Amino acid sequence: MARSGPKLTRIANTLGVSAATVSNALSGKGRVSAELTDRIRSIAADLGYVPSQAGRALRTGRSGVIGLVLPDISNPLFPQIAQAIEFAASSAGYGVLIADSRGDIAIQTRAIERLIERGVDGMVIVPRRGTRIADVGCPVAVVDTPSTPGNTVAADHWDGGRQIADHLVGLGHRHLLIIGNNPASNVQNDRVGGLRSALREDVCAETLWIERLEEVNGKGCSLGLAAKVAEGVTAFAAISDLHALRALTELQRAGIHVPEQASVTGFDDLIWSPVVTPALTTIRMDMARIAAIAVEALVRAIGAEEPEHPSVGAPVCAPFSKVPMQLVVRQSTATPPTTATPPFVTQGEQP
Amino acid sequence: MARSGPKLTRIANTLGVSAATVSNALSGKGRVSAELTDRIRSIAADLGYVPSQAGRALRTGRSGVIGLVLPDISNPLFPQIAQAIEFAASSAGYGVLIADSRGDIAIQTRAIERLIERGVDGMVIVPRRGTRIADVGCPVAVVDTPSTPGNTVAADHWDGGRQIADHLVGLGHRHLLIIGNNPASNVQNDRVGGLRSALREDVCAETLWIERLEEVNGKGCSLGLAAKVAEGVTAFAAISDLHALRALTELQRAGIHVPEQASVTGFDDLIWSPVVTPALTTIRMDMARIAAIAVEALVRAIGAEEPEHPSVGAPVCAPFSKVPMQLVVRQSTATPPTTATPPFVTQGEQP
DNA sequence: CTGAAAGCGCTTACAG
DNA sequence: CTGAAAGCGCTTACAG
Repeated sequence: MARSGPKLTRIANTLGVSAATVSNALSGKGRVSAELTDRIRSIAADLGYVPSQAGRALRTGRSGVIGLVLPDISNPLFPQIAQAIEFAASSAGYGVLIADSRGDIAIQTRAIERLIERGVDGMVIVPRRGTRIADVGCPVAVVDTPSTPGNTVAADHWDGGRQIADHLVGLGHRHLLIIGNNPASNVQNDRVGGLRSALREDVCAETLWIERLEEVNGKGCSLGLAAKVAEGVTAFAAISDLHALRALTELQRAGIHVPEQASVTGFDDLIWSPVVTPALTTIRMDMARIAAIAVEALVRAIGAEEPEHPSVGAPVCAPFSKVPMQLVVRQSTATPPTTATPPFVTQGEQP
Repeated sequence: MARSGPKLTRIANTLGVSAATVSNALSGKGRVSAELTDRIRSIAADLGYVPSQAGRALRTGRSGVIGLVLPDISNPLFPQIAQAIEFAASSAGYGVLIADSRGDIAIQTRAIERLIERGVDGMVIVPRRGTRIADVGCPVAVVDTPSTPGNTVAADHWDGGRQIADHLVGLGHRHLLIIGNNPASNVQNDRVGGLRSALREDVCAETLWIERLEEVNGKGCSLGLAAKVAEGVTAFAAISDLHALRALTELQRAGIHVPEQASVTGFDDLIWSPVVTPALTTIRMDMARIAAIAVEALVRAIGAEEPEHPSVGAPVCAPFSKVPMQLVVRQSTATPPTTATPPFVTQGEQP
């Protein structure tokens, strides 16, 4: 609880006015004379008055807090999301309570319950792969893919894939390897779909799903990328910067020069992308805008609700919307080598 | 606000008992007969009763929420910290409200104020470099370095540095380059200090501070690591996995084999460390333990407080404590090359 | 323009 | 063991 500083009543007594007047003056509803409003405000400031959220919440039925439910806080994209949501929410006067699903669907459900118990006015949910968010009992905005129906705000992952494909094909690449992790993810599927959709007839593209490969060869296994280069692949389009990084280092370790012998692209512009050598060409989502849309929709839905008669069963909130993605070209992509079979050297296997 | 579900009174009426009895039964303070307690609990469960935090908070003066103030949510270490604090807090029955300082000290102050306004019972602060947390007005636990005085819980960064040094020297390295970012950071200084302290007389170690170099050569400039290898450096000890990654890729790009020609180590075991090739040898903090200690101290301090007479000016809370770090040996470190000047090839500059 | 009153949902002494 | 009462700090109709 905020330290019991001065209460509203204390200000009222100090000035010899009523609590109602102080409340009205402070909230600026305009039913108090300008002069008195000024005096009340200045006294409140002097006294360091901080209104009690508990009192206000109990009275208004609004906590001023929204929940943020994430599939897995340890996801490298989480910082961007959390920062953007926190900024959007606090700009709108809301606090943000976090909840971690730890990748587990039962925990996700429990996390949502806990948030409800804490009295959130609404929540932003980034659902775990394959989860459909059922009726939660408060307004909900989902951040996922545009292909997920309902209340969803999302980056246009499909178009991001298209942009990557255009960039690579434009540079002259005709043989790509698309690297994904898990085809059960809507986001990944959209990215891959967009990529493939933009490929011309004369472009050959295979898709490698890392989790499938790891099921066979064990976690952290080689992706066999050097062999792909030998087969003629000149560009590796990863569905996330994490996999792009894995590809880049595996290629470098095998003595293949990026981008001279093979180009590498990622997704999301994660923190290390500008830092590695060569820096990664990638696609950036406009998280600030996604967060702004999600929070705005939430705030509107909260405002529209009758606190006394909540619209149970109608948690619909955010309008369906797609936010464009932006290509960031860095050093990891270049024109493909001119020789069909470049004379690269494959150096010793990893110890 | 949680959807206006059934209130306490509703349960009381349903059973024809008083609200006080329901409250006592539910809170298990034991002043109600076992049989009645059972009946009350089962009705509450049937009705889906969720106690109102607002009502409870107003009455008890406790919100059941703690704040988490971070220097910069986009820091790659943030996910680990946030996840650990969230877990520790929710295990203790607390919610976690996040606040982002965005690296700015004024915003940090404002973020703390907002948390107070939201009525947090206490907060965990990971301070911005060089910040001393003044009297906040509620119990505070600081997560920083043991070398920071007051309320601090921290990993033993110094000892982590020592472990890295021991590992590298044990492998036979005698010429190291320590890579830090900013010497104004307590954490970084401790890590570097620990590293140096464990070096034997016959080991030569220079320290490179990236921010200083970038002030001269521009952000994202080369670290000149290939030249260092030519000078005889056989191991690069970075103060964070982010810098280790930068070093690794710069070396690879220059055609230097890691770990055959040069070893690379990091700190923090960030998400990509096991994923890159070669996987990074690093040091892992026990964030779960740090979070548990911080939250436990906070909860104790909150409990010890008289809500009516808060101990203004005495936010002291967490006991000074150091949590050990753990060395994770992976493929990026090996014995140094036997030839004094290895015959490596420096390949073309970055485009 | 200002104030008196009621009440949000809970918990905690205090009686019985 | 159980209940009646008061009150946490605020805001919102409603009077004046």
